[in-house]
Amino acid sequence: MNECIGNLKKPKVIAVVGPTASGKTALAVSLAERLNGEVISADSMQIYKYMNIATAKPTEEEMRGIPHHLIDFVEPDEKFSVARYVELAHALISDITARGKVPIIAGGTGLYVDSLLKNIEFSPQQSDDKLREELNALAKEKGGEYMLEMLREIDPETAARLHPNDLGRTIRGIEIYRITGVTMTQQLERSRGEQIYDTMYIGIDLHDREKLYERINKRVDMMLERGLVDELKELVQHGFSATAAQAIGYKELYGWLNGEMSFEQAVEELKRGTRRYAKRQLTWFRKNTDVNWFYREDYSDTTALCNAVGEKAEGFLKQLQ
RNA sequence: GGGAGAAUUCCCGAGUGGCCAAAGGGGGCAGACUGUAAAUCUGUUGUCAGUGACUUCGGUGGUUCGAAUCCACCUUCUCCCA
Repeated sequence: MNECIGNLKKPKVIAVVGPTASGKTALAVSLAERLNGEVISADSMQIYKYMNIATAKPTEEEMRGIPHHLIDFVEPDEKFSVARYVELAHALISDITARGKVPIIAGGTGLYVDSLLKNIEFSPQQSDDKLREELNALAKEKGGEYMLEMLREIDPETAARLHPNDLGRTIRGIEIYRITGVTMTQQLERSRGEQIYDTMYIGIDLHDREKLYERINKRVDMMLERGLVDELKELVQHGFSATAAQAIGYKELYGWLNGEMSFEQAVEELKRGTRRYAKRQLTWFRKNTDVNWFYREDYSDTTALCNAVGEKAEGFLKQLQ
């Protein structure tokens, strides 16, 4: 009986990742339909209410009756964090699994997906706004090298891998030690949790980057047709946090509303921003060697793609551990 | 029809005889990433070979030890006067 504890079956989880506009939403929904699953979003922007068009949040129609979690539940002026995300998502996974359904993680925020699936344990304390302000002020006065030097004294390992311009991480490195007494290096060590899920990692992408970019451009145009501008104006009235304001789409169009640039220019920057984002997402996901990549070009259409992925996922679910 | 000027590496744009494979920006490509992550940071961007070599600055021909830089002609474009 005791020995069973170590062999407890890990919950099976399916994760769908990929760059924006690659078709994660549709794939996740179709997988959920086929496998009796529920979708847990892993998207740092779709969590916010009212931010629908810009974040390409799935519509009722697109969800096709499949339950979607961790979408549309945070006020735009509320703070949120990876740690919070992970906490909520873990709870959902056990809940969904307990109900005999399959959790399907879908989203483009690599940090969220990995933190969840690798079961990273964040340090108990949050950030300290006052301390951070102080450090920021100091950085402004003394510069990045100085801050890095400061970090080097408490955590040489972390300092060694940081660039002097990487102020954010340098400061966090100092901050985390000041408030917890634990260095970043130690924290990294500690946070590495046990693998608690049996995960099948699915990535979707296009072989041809040009084509991905075409899809992105088209999608941006579509967002504008659907009323992205009005959505932004409403949001401005509501008030939204600095985090929410970073969302691609608002950021750029906001510049136009303020008269800093022409509409055309704003749209161009919006498209470019989305392209660069997609690129960064790919960089993130590619370093994960256990991702099973599926390429759109290898299938005649979305249905064919979904079938292929579905088949593979079914096989995975049948596997004994 | 006459006059003035411009053509630079993917784009914009510096460079006016050697220190120029050519500033800077954009875009692209690549990487990083542990509580703001759709954010933030870094590297790279003529070709080939590991300190070097080779082909570039609209075209052709010249001047010069040496040219993207000077001269001539040609092509294209812009502007001004008719």
